[in-house]
Amino acid sequence: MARPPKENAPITEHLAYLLAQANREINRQLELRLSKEGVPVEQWRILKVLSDGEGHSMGELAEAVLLNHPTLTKMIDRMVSDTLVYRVQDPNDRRKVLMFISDRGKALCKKLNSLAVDQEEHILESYGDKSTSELKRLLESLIDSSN
Amino acid sequence: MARPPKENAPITEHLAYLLAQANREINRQLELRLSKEGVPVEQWRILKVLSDGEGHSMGELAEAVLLNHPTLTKMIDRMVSDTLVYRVQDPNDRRKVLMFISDRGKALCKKLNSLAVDQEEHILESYGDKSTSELKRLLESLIDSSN
DNA sequence: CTTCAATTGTTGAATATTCAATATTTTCAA
DNA sequence: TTGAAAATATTGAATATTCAACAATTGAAG
Repeated sequence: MARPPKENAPITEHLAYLLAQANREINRQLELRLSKEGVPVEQWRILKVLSDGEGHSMGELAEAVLLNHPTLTKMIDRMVSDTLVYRVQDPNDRRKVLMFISDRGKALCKKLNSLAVDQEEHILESYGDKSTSELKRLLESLIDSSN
Repeated sequence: MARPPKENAPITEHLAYLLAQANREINRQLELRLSKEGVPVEQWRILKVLSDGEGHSMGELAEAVLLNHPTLTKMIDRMVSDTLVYRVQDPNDRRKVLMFISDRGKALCKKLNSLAVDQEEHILESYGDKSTSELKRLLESLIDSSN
């Protein structure tokens, strides 16, 4: 029967710490690959979400790409300058802004996807198929149970 | 046999994204608890690492608490002002600074530990003993395989 | 209808983080 | 022993993030 860590347990026994550590490491590797195109991880996420071709509101996007609103606004400003995405006011609710991906954005996203898949292949090799899919399953379930 | 996500797979199938999402969620919960004492998660980590009573160099600490050097230096500055920790020059290598936890820091750390254990108990309840320990095992192993 | 609260997104100031440069000390090869 | 390279920590400027306040629009109760 599992117990929570004792009060004086080392920090490495805490789930919060293990998640932070793993996230940092994997993120660093991904960052390294994406830097080949000079794009931060968050922008790849944005492009990926928008690449369904649908319009997504800022709130929806912020949730999906794990950024809070003001940070997203400013990152989108940059991406608009780079003509990777564009804004359209939602005709059904004029408080909202719908974000779309441009052709240039789609082209870039394609390259980034390939770099990201490279990384996952690398993880599969060193970490193993079984562990990877089991870890993904457990993470999904943890996220579910936290809502 | 597991495959990496396809190029056009949704972002939610990427390990990097699932880790980021889980980390964000768990971290947010922990943050919420620790905010009762007005302490950011990183400071709890620092106090916890130092609470072995040994002196730890800045580089060692930075590695352990997942912060890069300049960020750590500035956070330590604040904690020194709050008299939670103090600096001592390493007599064996005068390039190094050894960090120690103060009595006040120990007292605070104790309260924080209890809040953190509360959280893990809460996770155990909603997520399950089995899943939690299996997830920890897989995360440790992922971290290992990334070095 | 009208008004007031809630929702959505942006802005500006305050804060925090990062990058590059620096200072100090140690290591080590010549 | 000396001088150059490496290791360690800090600093300051540039950048990014966050918080609180704001503006615009919608929803909904009276």
